[in-house]
Amino acid sequence: MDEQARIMQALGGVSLAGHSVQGGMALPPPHGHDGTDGDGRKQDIGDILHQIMTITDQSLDEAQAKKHGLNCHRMKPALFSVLCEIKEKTGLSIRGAQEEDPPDPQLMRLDNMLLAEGVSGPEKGGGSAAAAAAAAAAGGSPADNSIEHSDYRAKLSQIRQIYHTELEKYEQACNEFTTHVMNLLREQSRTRPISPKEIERMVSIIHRKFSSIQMQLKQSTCEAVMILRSRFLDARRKRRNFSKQATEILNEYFYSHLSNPYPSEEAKEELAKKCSITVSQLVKLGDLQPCSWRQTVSNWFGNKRIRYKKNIGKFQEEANLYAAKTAVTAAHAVAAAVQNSQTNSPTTPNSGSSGSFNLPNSGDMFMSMQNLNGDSYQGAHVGANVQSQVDTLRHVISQTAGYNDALGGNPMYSPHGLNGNRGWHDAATPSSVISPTEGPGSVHSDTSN
DNA sequence: CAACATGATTGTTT
DNA sequence: AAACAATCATGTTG
Repeated sequence: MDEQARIMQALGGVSLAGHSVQGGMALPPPHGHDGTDGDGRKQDIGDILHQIMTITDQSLDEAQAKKHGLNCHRMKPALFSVLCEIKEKTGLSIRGAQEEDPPDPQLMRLDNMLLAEGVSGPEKGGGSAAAAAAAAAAGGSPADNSIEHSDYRAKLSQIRQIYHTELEKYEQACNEFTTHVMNLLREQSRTRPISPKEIERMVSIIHRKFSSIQMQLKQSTCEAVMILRSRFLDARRKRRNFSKQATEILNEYFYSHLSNPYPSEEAKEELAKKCSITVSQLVKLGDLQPCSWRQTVSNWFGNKRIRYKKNIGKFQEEANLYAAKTAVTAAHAVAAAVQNSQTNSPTTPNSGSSGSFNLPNSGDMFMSMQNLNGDSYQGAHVGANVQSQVDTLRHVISQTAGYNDALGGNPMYSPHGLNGNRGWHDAATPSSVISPTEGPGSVHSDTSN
């Protein structure tokens, strides 16, 4: 009885001190401030404080009982309202409401990266990556690069697994802690005013703390992935040669477009498909996007162009080879085209040729034709093909001189059409290829060797 | 293992 | 943005 009154006093004193409500006479000393019983009160407060300090020594039951006693005290509602009042004055519950956390760019970066690397986000391909990797390693049947690939995948999925377990752990801990704190607060709300906002705030603080821990996890996961990447994939430079077939196809295209060996995007894609340059060296691991065949095809053409140009002599043989390869069909095609263009009969484009018009090689048969300049043909396919055939023919010419006149005579195939397109390096379409003066298959050229 | 071939990368130019 | 040129690093060959 007496004791509880003293507790109340003590609490009042504490909160006043704590919130520094100076002059806040909301909770004034209950009665007269004459010094007579001041000493007695101090004594009481001392007792209370002592009790509070020693509360840890009490048994749980004891403390619980005391709490209960406090809760049931008749003065409790009054105390409660006083606390509310104080709280309102100090404006404690107001602030913190409007801190809508802006998405942390750092965190977003990490998230994006993890997602991109396939660490977070949905599991790829339905099955577990590890299983797929294991299968690939065991079977060995898929593309040979899958050896490295699977190794990488296995490691990645390991990281992934660790990441997910840890994440789950954090999540769980966070939830547990949150509910714990909420329970605590709820219970405390019986003794002191706690607005829902405050609870919310507390929860968000907890979440923030945990998410900062999560961020560390993400960070180190990212680092691990980076290291893995650099170890395995820095073998980006680790190249594999294309298959013979693939180089064949590429070479065919190249030499049959020697005057303008710049395949369009569509052509590149087509070539890539034909070469079945599949995942081999294109897919940068971790890239979920399907690879850049175009990139690889472009690389090939870039290299080819530059190397061809650098030493035409060296490639002469190859050029002739591929020229000869397509020579017959090309000749037929051109003949047909010429005939068509002259007779102006669009109806039967391949009537002239003896049926064998299927060119298994010339890849641009159905490819883009937009870079055709003087396209006065009606048969689009033929038109698209002509230029390549002309190129091919030029090789043939160098061997079987005599077509020259027929070609040169036709304005359609005049050089204008050929070097009109910014001649890929002036010296690139060398006279040596065309020049009938040189003997067939002559490797001699103007480039000093 | 040296020499060359070749796909990829990087920095510069157009 | 695409092409070029130089260079790298590996693959292949003898």
